[in-house]
Amino acid sequence: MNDSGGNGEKKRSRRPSTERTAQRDPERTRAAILDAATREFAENGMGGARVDAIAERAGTNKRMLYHYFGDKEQLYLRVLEEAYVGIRTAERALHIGDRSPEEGIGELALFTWRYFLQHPEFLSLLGTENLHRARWLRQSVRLKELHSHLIGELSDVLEQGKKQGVFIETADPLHVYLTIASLGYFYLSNQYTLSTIFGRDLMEPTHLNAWERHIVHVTLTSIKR
Amino acid sequence: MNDSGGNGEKKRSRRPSTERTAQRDPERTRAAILDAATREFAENGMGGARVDAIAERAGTNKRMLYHYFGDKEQLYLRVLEEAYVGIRTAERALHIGDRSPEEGIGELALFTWRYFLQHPEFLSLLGTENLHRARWLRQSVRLKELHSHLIGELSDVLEQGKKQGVFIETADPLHVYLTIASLGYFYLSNQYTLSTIFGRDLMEPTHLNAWERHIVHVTLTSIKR
DNA sequence: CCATCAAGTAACTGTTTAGTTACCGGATCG
DNA sequence: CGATCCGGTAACTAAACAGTTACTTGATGG
Repeated sequence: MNDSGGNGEKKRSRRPSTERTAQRDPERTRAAILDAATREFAENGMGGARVDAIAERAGTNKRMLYHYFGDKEQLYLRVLEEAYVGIRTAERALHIGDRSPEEGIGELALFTWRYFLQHPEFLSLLGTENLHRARWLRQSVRLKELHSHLIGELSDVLEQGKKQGVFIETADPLHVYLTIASLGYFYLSNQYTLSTIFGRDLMEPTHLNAWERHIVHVTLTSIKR
Repeated sequence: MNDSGGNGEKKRSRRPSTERTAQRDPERTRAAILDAATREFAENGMGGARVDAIAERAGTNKRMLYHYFGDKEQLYLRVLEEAYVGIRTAERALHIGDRSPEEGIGELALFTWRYFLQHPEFLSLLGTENLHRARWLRQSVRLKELHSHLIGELSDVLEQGKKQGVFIETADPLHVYLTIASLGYFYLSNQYTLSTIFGRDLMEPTHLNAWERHIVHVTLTSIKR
């Protein structure tokens, strides 16, 4: 393409000419690092994650990682923030207030379970962050307002249900959300020890479907009048 | 397994006074290492735990740690096994079949919640082990039979409740246990991120008591006819 | 009273790790 | 055309790490 004069191939590369990217794509490199870091941190935790491994998974090297993200801790925080933004964004798109209160809560329970199921790396990151007592999350300014919306919307749905007489008066929005999240989180994040000690594979489709129905059932019976 | 003086033992007070010699105490050193390791692994995970730190916390050094436990991984497995033995042993002492089915289940829920509350290191260890997909737990032979008893006893109580017409026919022992464990585990193990994003301290006594009542309420309403 | 054995100490070793530095090469603009 | 950014590479460094070895200390038994 751009031979700039056309005088032969100087192209004296020190490396054996592997099929190199040839094109510079800062955005893609950055995204690749973030994606690789998400997987590495999810699989190995903060202590176990290796910066070299992240660079290799991203198809780049450490220099770029430090260039874009500063250091290991800042990269980790970015990964965590992106993970939270991901679930809360998808959650908002549900608009649980558009249906009947009962359907709305059931919908939120289903969504949460399925999101957890499809994003095991999110659960892992939460586990890691809690092991460290939210050391990095606490430093994040971006995330506070992200969650007030959830509780607000949930609170509206519950109020409506109480007015209609289908929900008990003591139903609390935070408790409802924690119930839904608990049932999904524990089953999936602890699947390995549970499957081992109880001697059955919790990830078989039959069991997954049964647990999905169970979550909706438990959530609704706990607040229905 | 230190069977000092197996055959032909004189047994004539080989050690004059066992209590006096505080300098050397293999049993205590061993126990101190196990205790220190439990805390270190719970606080930092498998990847983040430092062998030097364990030795220092135990008031001894690495040489003794390797002498008694082989290596870091074997020590970790011992810690994990002891943690499981701890909760299952306490659980058995409950005898949930002695009360009415409803009281029995409520009792199990209360016990589990309070045990989790008093043993945060157990929750941490579970989290770490699951991060590694039960890599070490799978190798343990000791633990399989420890859990069949739990499900068996729970199954009996549920059957009795069904016969008496107080529980629904679809109530499943594993599901009931997972429900109880989920609600306790998630609240406590994720307390740091949850407290941060929702802006209230979940460990305040008021909130703890409310969640305790919530667990019992959810568990029982989900299986009551 | 010396040989032996076990509990315990501390310094050492080879490897791994986060983070840095020196350098390369192409695109862009004066 | 050539200076100069900027995306990118590879080799390096200082520290930290798991695991080992050489040694000390003290009790016991022949």
